[in-house]
Amino acid sequence: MKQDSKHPGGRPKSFDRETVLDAAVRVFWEKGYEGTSLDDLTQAMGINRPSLYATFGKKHDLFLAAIDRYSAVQGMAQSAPLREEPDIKLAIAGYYREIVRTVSSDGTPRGCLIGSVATEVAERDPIVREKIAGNLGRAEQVLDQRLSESGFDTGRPSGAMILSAGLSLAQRARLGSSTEDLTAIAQGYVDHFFPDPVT
Amino acid sequence: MKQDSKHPGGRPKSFDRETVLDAAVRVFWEKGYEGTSLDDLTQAMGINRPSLYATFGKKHDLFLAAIDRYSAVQGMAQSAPLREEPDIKLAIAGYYREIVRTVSSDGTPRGCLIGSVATEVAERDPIVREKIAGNLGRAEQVLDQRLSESGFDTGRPSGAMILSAGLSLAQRARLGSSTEDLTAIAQGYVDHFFPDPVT
DNA sequence: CAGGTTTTATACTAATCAGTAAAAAACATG
DNA sequence: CATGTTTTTTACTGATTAGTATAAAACCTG
Repeated sequence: MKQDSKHPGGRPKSFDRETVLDAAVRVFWEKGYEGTSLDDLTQAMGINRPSLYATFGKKHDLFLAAIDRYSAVQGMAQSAPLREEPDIKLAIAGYYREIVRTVSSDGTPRGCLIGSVATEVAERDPIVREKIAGNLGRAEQVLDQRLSESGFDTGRPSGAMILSAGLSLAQRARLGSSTEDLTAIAQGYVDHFFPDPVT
Repeated sequence: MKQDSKHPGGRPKSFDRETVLDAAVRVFWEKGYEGTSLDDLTQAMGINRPSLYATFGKKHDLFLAAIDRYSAVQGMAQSAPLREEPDIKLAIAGYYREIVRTVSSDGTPRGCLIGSVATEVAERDPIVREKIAGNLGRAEQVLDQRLSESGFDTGRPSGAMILSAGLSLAQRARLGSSTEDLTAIAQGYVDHFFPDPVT
């Protein structure tokens, strides 16, 4: 169907790598790692088994690629307010707004692939553990830097607290909280971390 | 081996229900639900398969029983400081101390069976979802009541925030944070939620 | 110690699992 | 249109899965 301009000969691939990887993200996100079978994956991705192995390697490799893909897409969306909104309180509010949208959107599983699925697996999978520990560490750094640029060097609130509150939103989403509830809880966090001065 | 005083006849059970249930808790805690096989369970529990089915039902029933057992044991330990310590700041500090002990203790898996394993499963298992949503809701109520008794009716901090911070400690533990790191982070939460008045 | 009852141990089932072998199909190049 | 190269399709593998049938073993009561 589509293809890079140069083709070395041979039958062209019938699928786009990122498209089918997004489908795999979706399946792992919903069913977890052990809960996802290769039949689940091939059916959702619309490709057959040898194509999957040729493109992504074995199931564990595909899971790592799915984590990377998810991190790239969601990380970009969630950090946008931190880069674009000058007011720190509004920036964090936008950050939480993006999180709430991601973790409670119709059409995608509830919760967070990193915070729920990958973290659960991390106990028995050192590769996954180190990968997402790095991912979350970098997310924390982004928050810390934004906070320090806004004059919150004292570390109150810290990036770790902002991040943990965001992960708790994902956790609540997976347990069934509605978008409205999550939005209200997020607003509570924002007001708590950045209280308006008494008038 | 042990038995209730009245025995209706028949071969006595060779194991204690709570003892083998604790072993099942341990396995699910480490390996997750789908990641745990019945061979894993029977080996860890020291009983064979028909005994397991006769006592606990199928795998899903056993998982529910494991959640109840874990909630009872850990809930009692973690709420003890809330019941016994008069000073609210020290009470929350003790609450976090118990959490850190549970989620980063040697000899048990890292993290939280509820916050990590059961929450991950909740997306595709409504029974588990409602069960642990209720458990965490009750934990939040306990915190809210203790806070209101200590004069924090304004809802700052709220029980939800205290609980979410505690769950984040479990999450960090599963990602590899040491007991010392977790203790320091917990202290940061306590200082943040209950700042000392400026001298 | 015989009869009744419950739990144990062993072995089995059909289904599903992750991963691969082999051949057919679809392309670029000559 | 023949050749070489890559992907797709189909089918298969041995291992593992959750759950159960059957029979032996261990107990209490009479």
